[in-house]
Amino acid sequence: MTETVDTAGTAAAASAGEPARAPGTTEPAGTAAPGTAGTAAPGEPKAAPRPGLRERKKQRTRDALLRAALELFLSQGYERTTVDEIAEAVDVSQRTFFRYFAGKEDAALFLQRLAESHFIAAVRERPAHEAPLEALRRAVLESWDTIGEAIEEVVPIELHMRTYRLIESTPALLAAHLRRSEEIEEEIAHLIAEREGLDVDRDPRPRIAVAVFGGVMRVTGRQWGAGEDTGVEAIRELTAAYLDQVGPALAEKWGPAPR
Amino acid sequence: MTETVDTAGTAAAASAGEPARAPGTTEPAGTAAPGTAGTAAPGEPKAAPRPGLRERKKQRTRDALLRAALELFLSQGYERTTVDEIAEAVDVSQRTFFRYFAGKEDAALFLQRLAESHFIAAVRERPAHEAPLEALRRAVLESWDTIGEAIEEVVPIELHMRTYRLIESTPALLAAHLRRSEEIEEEIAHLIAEREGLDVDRDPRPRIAVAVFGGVMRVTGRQWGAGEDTGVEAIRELTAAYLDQVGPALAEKWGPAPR
DNA sequence: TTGTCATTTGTCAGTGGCTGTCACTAGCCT
DNA sequence: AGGCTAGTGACAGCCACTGACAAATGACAA
Repeated sequence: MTETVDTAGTAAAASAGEPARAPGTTEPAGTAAPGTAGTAAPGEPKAAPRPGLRERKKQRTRDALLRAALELFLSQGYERTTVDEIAEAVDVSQRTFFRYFAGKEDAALFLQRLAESHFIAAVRERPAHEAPLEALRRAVLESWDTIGEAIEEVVPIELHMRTYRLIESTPALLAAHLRRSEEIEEEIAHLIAEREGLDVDRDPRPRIAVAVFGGVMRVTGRQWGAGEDTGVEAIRELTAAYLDQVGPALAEKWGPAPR
Repeated sequence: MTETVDTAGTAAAASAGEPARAPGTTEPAGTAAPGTAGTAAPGEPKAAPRPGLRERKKQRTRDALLRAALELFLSQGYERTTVDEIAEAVDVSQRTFFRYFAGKEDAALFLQRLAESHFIAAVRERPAHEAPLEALRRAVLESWDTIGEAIEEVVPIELHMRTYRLIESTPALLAAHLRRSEEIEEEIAHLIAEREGLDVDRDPRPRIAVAVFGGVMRVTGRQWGAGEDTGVEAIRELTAAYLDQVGPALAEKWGPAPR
């Protein structure tokens, strides 16, 4: 009902993608769209000269759509929210919504994808001498901060955390989220294999290591969402604690409860 | 086009569920529907006196729908197959299809669920003295056989294997399958916690152990689907080999490739 | 300023998954 | 036989999503 397109401020960090895409799709993220040469001269290493009116307007629309969608999802539930409602809240046509997002799902998972891209970037920056799991561990722990900041630039953090819980509790969203997780695991597995100089299709260890890590991260996330403390500090501690439990969980004999 | 309801023979092992359900849903599988007391006298421990004409007819319809659905999915792809086509192939109304399956997805994942229920049963039967991961390991390896047999009773095994590949390569199905996997992991985690006399919400080890296991199983399954040899023997070997790689994958220093 | 061009948007029409309703038929029970 | 109930078909309708085309609008040059 409220919030028309005029919801200025807070420039989303999203890339200027085609209908479907959002923050960092499967693509390496370093690939700037080569076709849409706005004001920027090609080949120039400069960052962002200035978006131009058209671009800014698009950004605002996308931003408004995202925010309206999330707020509606959170207030009345994902399934009970229709695309028409979202479009109407921003005062654009339903068709326009689909030009910015591949579907309802895509909008709901937007922030997740933002977070994921940060994690992947963090993994990329880990020094090669670290053991695989060590690198992954440090990458998550470290990225919790940057993720928080990046999200703040688009929507209030609190909105994101509530969205996370919504995803976990909405079957359709959870399914989509898990599929996405698998895609990321595949990507990370390739990164690890590369670090170690291995062929990912010949040596199962990269995929297995990543699968183990991913599994633990999912358990961690769920536990975090279920708990009270939704702060960045809490998730970091949980992450570390759970990763430390992998060894014990694989042990022959389980001792008494950890704490 | 072919195959009307008269596709007799091969009685499916499915339970007589409501619109949505299929083989073994979340329920413990030992719970026989208490409401639908057909010919069987209540309280009698006997297995199946005999279905009755009505029941048999239903079974045949469900079976025919399942088979038609899978065959259409495999021949023209999941997305390109409409529910109307499936219904028409069996010569029932579209509405009837939805009375047997919660949706297209449900039909496509039917066999998976059959397999899952066998695995869960196998875990339940593991002696309590085995270490958690040991029990899980033995449960899968052992259940590969019973799963194969159970599926043969409904459709030719080969159909199932092709369906598995289809699931892996169809985004919508993969997503649903992964979500289902998570549900199962939760269930297994509870079983493990029970075996060890632990509170699943107080001690993270059960969930972590199961998540690790599940992750490896998923990688295994994917590898199996990608390969040539789709026999039961192949999957068993792969499973064992991959589970053996968990230790090495978690090690500080990765040695040279395993083989 | 004005004309041209490319992009963005709205409108319309249509497909397909899925659900509620209701009357009808066919097994089942006494 | 006759009543009861479960299974089915025929509609009608909601909603996510897509293709096509025309109108609106920013970008840019004359």
